[in-house]
Amino acid sequence: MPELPEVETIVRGLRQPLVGRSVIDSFTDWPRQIDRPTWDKFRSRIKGRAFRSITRRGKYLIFELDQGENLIIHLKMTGQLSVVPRETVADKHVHTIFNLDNNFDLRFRDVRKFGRIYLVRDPAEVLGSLGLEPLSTAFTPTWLYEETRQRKRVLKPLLLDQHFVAGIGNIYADEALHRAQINPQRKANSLSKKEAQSLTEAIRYILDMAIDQEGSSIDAGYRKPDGSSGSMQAHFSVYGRGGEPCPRCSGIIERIVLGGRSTHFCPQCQF
DNA sequence: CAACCGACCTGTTCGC
DNA sequence: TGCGAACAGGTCGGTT
Repeated sequence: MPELPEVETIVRGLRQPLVGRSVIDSFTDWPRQIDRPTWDKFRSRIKGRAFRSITRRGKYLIFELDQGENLIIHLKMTGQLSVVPRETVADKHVHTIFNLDNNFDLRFRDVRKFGRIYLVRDPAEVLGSLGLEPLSTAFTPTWLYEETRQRKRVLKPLLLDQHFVAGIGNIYADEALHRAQINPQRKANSLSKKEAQSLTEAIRYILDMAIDQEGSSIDAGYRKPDGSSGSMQAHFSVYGRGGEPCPRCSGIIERIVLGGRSTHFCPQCQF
């Protein structure tokens, strides 16, 4: 569920309650949620560590701790993080809890249990193979144009490939392609320079706007750390709108499957 | 190199 | 009302 804008919003929301605090102890009822090291080592290594800074890379949250440790979390489809008073009742989907030194808890709730937690000294061990940050200055029309020359892959699955660009997910890929008026089924190497330009601009625009709106909350999915919803879902042009008229040209939005993911686009104005 | 599919999990919605 | 199928913001690994 959470893509780059959701993760960015969560990072921003966790800084105030976490930075400067330290971990007294931690507990889990689903040790598989901890990818590395093993749960026993994880628990003893994180005990006493203080939060120095919180940042994001792609869809990963990076908690820099003292003494050279880094807590890294990926929320996958249904992961949620919150900081609440220790006495707050936890529902059955809260699987890992960090007790803080101020009688609050950092809690990781995850209905589908796909999310993962890492504790590493070198973040590159987890993040090393991620592609460009789409909001960085390195993500330019020229870069996109050059990088797509030899790639015969279908465009949308390429945008979802985190080793290519890190942070775009299923919603914002569809929204950005619609904004750029590019058909998601196109081959990457068929992009013209002009299209590479409109696509980089559209990706930036959509991600920036989604961050402004504090992410997209659909159903019981993504929530900000304080439990409230984002509002980007009110601005979707195509995602989840199969059968409805396109807001740009009134064509009927189509829903197809690409690379195993549901894909929404307007066949009348995306070429 | 690329496309496809099952795994990993649980909950909700849809169609009959 | 009931019940199975389909579907869900993500990623990895194995197989064609």
